[in-house]
Amino acid sequence: MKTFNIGELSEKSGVASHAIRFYERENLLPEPARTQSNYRRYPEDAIARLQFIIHAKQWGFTLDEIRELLMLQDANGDRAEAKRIAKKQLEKIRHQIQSLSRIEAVLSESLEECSGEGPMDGCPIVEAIAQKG
Amino acid sequence: MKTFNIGELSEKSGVASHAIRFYERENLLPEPARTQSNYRRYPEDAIARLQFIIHAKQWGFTLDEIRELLMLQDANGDRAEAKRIAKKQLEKIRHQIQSLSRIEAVLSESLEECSGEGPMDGCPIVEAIAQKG
DNA sequence: GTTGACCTTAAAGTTCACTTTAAGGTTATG
DNA sequence: CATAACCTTAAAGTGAACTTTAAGGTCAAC
Repeated sequence: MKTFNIGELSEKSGVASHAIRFYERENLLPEPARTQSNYRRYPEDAIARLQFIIHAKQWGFTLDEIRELLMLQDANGDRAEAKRIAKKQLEKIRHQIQSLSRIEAVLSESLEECSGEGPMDGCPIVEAIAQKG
Repeated sequence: MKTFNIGELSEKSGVASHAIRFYERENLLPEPARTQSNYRRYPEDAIARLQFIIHAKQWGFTLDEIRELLMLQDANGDRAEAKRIAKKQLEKIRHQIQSLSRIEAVLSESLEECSGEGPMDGCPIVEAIAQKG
């Protein structure tokens, strides 16, 4: 099967070579095989693993959490554990949506109120920030 | 009028003394008066200024943006500028809400699908992360 | 056979928003 | 008058997630 140098893997996955080495140090990626000249050689499924990391990051998982999920996969561990981690993440996301929505409401209201003209004194935006924490 | 030491201001505002000095260095707070022994003495409205900073932070403004807003206030600057900054922030918040909502939908769906039993192989959560970026 | 694009490591730098540490000087209380 | 609780500064440390730098070794092309 096909194998890649770190540069090729970087290109195919969209993750910088240095970041790939960093993930290896952080135990998100297994140590790959080496050539005689000590170059890293990656199997094809390294791409999928990096893409999993990218997606999980986009979903707001930290590298610690991603490592946990990957370790579960690698150990073919317990789904209950994965579910627990994902549940925690879902709650975090729902909480974030709630606070952002509250802020969105107040901020958009004060933006509508603000004519955008005149001096700062009495500006509804500034007053909204000052008063509504 | 009443004035405070940095410790009293810290207590009244809920901002650590060290953070107050940090904000001063970062030009979010004006240099306060000093006593003979070089202690900082703050006027009462320093509390309101710190609370403005706290709230703006909760709203997702960075310290750079907060400094900009405060400078506008201090200069009694143009509302149009403040509106521009707030508008940018509102867009940022709306964008965040949108991506989080998309994630919330997919994650909660995969959580419902996942029985929470059995090995990781084929777990809907892991598959959702792997596939849906 | 040499240039240039790759690869290696370890260590230091980046950003944000602070916090902690070190090494003192000052003020209030008993 | 000592001791504890304040205050001062400058500088270094924190954590997350990398990026950059330094100082090389290797490989493909011309």
